[in-house]
Amino acid sequence: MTERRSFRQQVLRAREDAIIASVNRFLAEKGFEAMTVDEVAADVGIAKASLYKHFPSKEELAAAAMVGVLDRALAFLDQEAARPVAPIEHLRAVARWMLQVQMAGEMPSLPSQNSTLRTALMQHRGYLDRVMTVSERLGAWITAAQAAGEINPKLPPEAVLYTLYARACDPVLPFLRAGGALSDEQALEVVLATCFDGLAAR
Amino acid sequence: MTERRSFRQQVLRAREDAIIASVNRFLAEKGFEAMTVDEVAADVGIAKASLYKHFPSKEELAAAAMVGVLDRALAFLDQEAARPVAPIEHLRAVARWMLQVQMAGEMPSLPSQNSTLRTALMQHRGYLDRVMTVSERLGAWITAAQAAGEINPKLPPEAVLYTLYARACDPVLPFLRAGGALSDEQALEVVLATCFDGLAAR
DNA sequence: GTCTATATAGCGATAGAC
DNA sequence: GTCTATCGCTATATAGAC
Repeated sequence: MTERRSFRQQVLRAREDAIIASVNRFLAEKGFEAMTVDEVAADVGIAKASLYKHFPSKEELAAAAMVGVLDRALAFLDQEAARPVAPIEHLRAVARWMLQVQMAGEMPSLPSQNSTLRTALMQHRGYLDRVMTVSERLGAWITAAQAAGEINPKLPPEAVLYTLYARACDPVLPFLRAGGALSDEQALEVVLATCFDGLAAR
Repeated sequence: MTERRSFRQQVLRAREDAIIASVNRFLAEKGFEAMTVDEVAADVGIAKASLYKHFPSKEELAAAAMVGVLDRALAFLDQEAARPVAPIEHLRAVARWMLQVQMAGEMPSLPSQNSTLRTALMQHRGYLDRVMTVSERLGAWITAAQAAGEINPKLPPEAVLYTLYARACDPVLPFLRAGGALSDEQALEVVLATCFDGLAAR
């Protein structure tokens, strides 16, 4: 009996993972407002009503996707923390990872403006906890890098943090790729260079 | 008779300017999808049907607002070109101007992702012409600055151009202002510094 | 839990009187 | 050109059978 229950739960869990993966891609490619619950259901291959049995609202769908990428980010931070390199190299690696996720079409882009989604996320404990954790761990590297003279110490640490977050959804990367003059790796390196070294010559 | 016609046309022109100004603010604060034609009409103080006598669609409303800011940009470029400074200083001034427009709540932010608006704009001659003109004039300063060793010559000029455009709608600025730790001028200077000088120490 | 069918609401756009 | 009133469509969310 317990075996069957466990099996069924695994099936449900797999289904939910498929839903989240689909939501993640739609959020990445068209954003929250343009994404419709109908197309998510169609993409997963289930009825819309079934989808609502798993997640009570469209906002919860998006929140689940955000929690997913934040967990992936936390896993990357763990792995990265084990590398014995300077703090700024950790930050560069994080930025590169975020850009790679974006290029893979798996970086959900939230509306930075006010919307029903933002208010929902601000009351979502699982989301907020993960954002806080990621921010604290990045913040530690930022202040360490500033103390070591690797990051401009005149910049407020939050400014550095916000800038890194913003680059994860930077529209410059897709534009450069659409231009076609640069390979994916070259486009990534260009965005990374402008982020850390700026536009001006050194 | 001609006087009365001229007068009435002036009234209509003023009304359309008021509409565009309202659209501009809504596009800046909530974006195209979240903006509704109803609230624009209510904000201007006319009926929705009247609004549709001036502009045939929601996309045309947004296009008119974009043409408006591009004309303001072109006027600024004219004024800036008269200053006898190095090319990079022109670019810095342009970036500062864009951030000021954004802080004033008058920088409409288009969805960088696919949408009905982007396809409409891509067929809008007045919009395309102005974008091309602005891009060419910025492009001249960019290549000049690279030739003078002021802008990193390794960066593709389009990458510099896209980066400047992207900073006009950078979410980092509103986030820094919302934090409250920095004054508006300080937040602007921080964003400007990260754009041109990067996060890394020099 | 999954489905079909439907309720409900908001929004872009239009009809028609004045 | 301006208004009121309404159409037509789409999208979120739900009811109820199985």
